[in-house]
Amino acid sequence: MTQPKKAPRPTGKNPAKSPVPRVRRTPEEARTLALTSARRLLLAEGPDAITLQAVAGDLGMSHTNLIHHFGSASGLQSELMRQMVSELTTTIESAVMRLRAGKAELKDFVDIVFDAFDRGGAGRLAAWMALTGESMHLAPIGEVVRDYIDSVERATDDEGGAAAIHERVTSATLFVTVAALGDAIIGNELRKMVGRERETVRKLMGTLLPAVLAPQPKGGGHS
Amino acid sequence: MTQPKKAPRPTGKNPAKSPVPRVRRTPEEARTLALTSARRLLLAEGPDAITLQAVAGDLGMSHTNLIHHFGSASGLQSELMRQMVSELTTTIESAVMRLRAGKAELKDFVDIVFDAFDRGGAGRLAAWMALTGESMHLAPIGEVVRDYIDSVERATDDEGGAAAIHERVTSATLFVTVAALGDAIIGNELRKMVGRERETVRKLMGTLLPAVLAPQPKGGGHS
DNA sequence: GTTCTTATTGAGAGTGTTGTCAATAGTGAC
DNA sequence: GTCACTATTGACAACACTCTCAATAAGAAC
Repeated sequence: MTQPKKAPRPTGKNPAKSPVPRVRRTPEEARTLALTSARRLLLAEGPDAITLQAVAGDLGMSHTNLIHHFGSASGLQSELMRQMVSELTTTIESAVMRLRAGKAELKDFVDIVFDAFDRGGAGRLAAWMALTGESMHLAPIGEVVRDYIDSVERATDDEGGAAAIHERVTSATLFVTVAALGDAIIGNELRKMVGRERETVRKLMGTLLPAVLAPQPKGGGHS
Repeated sequence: MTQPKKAPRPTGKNPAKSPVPRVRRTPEEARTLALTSARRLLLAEGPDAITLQAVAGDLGMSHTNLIHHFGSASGLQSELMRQMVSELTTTIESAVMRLRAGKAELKDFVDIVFDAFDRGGAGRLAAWMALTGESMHLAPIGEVVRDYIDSVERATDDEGGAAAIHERVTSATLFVTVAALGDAIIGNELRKMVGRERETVRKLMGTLLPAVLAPQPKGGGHS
């Protein structure tokens, strides 16, 4: 970091001005740094904190450099959304693979989905996208959810017919995903209010999900 | 352009110009109008759309008038939060009353909670507060949730001891609230992706909640 | 060394939002 | 009628954010 001062070339005007040493990064490194900082700001202060000035100030670079790398402020935000959704989907996809291969149980899958929405603020980001109308970035989640449904359908025994199975699996999928998102957003606050530990909701979901997927022995109101 | 001397403030100096008729409202009416507009903007375009200029433009008044009534922009936002949280809690409170009086079943209660988070964008608002760190406004929700827990505990049969009952009830409460919030935020999007109808998640919750509250015949996860 | 590419920067314009301030205009009280 | 109160307004200042532009500098290629 501490480099000896080279011959300052302050355009021949102010010879005493220090030339503000520059760090020159590779484009990938600069983008990675910016996205990391933006994510940290998102988690710490909310979506509105992700501005070019805030990210640039956090990294000690000029905000114009961020425009150079991402094209615009919305370019940076879109890239952050894309990256976080990508991480979310790949995490869930790997869990789907294990479930499909019979190497994981439903309870583990619930844990993975909850963790995926919690880790790195993915749930908060998804909520932000849904709130601001940027739901097109959520499309990959829809794909992996459909993939998940497909895998669970194969892993489920065939009683009751394909239609009934599909209904149960889609219901269970919506249930898990919605609960995981809600838990990531407001779970901590609510748990503090009632004095419960962190894994409460996901544990309950893990015990209930098999009952949802199992063929209902008793018609519990189909309407 | 160049007025050489003091020009009397141009008011009414043009006899043909219509003097832009003012509507004078009562303070309550002005505040109600502003809050209604702000809520509409929140639902339509997201939290960032709630600006003084946007609300004022929507109502056809000047933004300074909003400052006059709410003190500041954050005053308007805080008042909106307070109002919506108040509606949410009163709705749930009335449901708690009916549940406490034995005039409603758990399934109805689930419907009411889900509707409360959905109606008027209360769920979106709660997510906004959680995201922006304004979670102090969520405190009334905590109170009504504790009230709810108390009422359900009374309505539950006493098998298993008070501690076990309390654990089951708080778990169920967290479960319902978290799922209702997640459903309000992202439920519509996810349902569109997998092609399910609107009541899917809440219906599932209604069928599962009695099992959560019932004494578990088998000791589940201990940790 | 020289040259080229480009990451990086500062200055500045343009826009949007919040807020201040004095002036205006309804409305009721007198 | 006059007066007081205040809801309402326009003009303006201050600030934050985005983005353009020309200039600079770090490193690679030669």
